[in-house]
Amino acid sequence: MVAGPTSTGPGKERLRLWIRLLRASRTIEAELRERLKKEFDTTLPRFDVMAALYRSPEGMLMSDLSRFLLVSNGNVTGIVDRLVSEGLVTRARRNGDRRTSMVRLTEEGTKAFARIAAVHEGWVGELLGGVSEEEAKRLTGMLKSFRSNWEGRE
Amino acid sequence: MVAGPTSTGPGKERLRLWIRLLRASRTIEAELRERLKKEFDTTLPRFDVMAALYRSPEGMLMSDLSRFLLVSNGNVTGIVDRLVSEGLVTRARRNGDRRTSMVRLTEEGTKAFARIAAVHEGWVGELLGGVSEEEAKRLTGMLKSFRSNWEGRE
DNA sequence: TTATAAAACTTTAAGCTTGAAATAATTGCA
DNA sequence: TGCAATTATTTCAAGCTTAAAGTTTTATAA
Repeated sequence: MVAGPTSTGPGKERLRLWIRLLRASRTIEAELRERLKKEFDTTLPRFDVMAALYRSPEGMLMSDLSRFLLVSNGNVTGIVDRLVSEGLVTRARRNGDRRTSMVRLTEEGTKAFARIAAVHEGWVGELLGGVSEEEAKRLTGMLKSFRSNWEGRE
Repeated sequence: MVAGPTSTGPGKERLRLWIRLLRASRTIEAELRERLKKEFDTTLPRFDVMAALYRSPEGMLMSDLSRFLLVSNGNVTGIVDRLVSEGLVTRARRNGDRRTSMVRLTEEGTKAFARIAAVHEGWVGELLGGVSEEEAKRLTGMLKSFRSNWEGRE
């Protein structure tokens, strides 16, 4: 997936774009993962879950997290398990629907996330430093709509 | 990593861009992974390795693959192991330097990859259909240089 | 009411991924 | 030469990831 196009033709430019996109996100992701590990002894998936919860103080269902983070249900189960065992989030059974549980950041989790997020934002600014603020806006706009063509077709 | 910015300020636009970038690549990657599995009973990592080897008929060292694909050495070992057991690649010990081995696609592997790559290119064209050829060129250009700021600094 | 289906979640097996430690071969240099 | 450092690769433990199967609870509807 990170290799170059194997042919020429109409789809070539989009294939090139996809390869660039993937290399860029893998490179940045690898750097962020390494720094999160070294500086805060945590992982990207844990950070992702905490970031989602930070935006929802009222809590999120497991299925909300799964949908929002674009990962499978079983995946979320494992990550939340570990966050619970670290005292950073809680899983509270609900009275209304006993199949579901509400996941929330603990006070400790909230503090920990806020501390990490501030540094994290600085890292992203650094790693994307080659892109001007203006370009960043344009790129963001282009990426916003790319899915419309195919998602939800089935 | 796929959640929104938690603050406002100078780095905000780049953080937004990073989140879009990541969501875009994760969405496309998930779709491609699913199709590769369903249509060809293979995986994205196997496809990546085969794509790299397809471009190098003379073969690649394990460390070449690792560097090129942006993944760890140990990772490549496992993927190549599986490809070898499926008869799609070979690992040949070298006379010159007996620490290394040259990895090559077998004839079967070459045929299999060519078949998959053609369909894959069509998928990417479809999934990125919302981006015009012109935009694709511009985006590719912007992504090409983003690393220059920080890589190789240590 | 009571089967049946649907929904929310967990478990499982297989594979991917990393960083660190272990192995083996080569290189450099005293 | 001989031995320390380097290089290429594999092994390992832990965690991430998915798809599929399983469990429990809720909703539907005959």
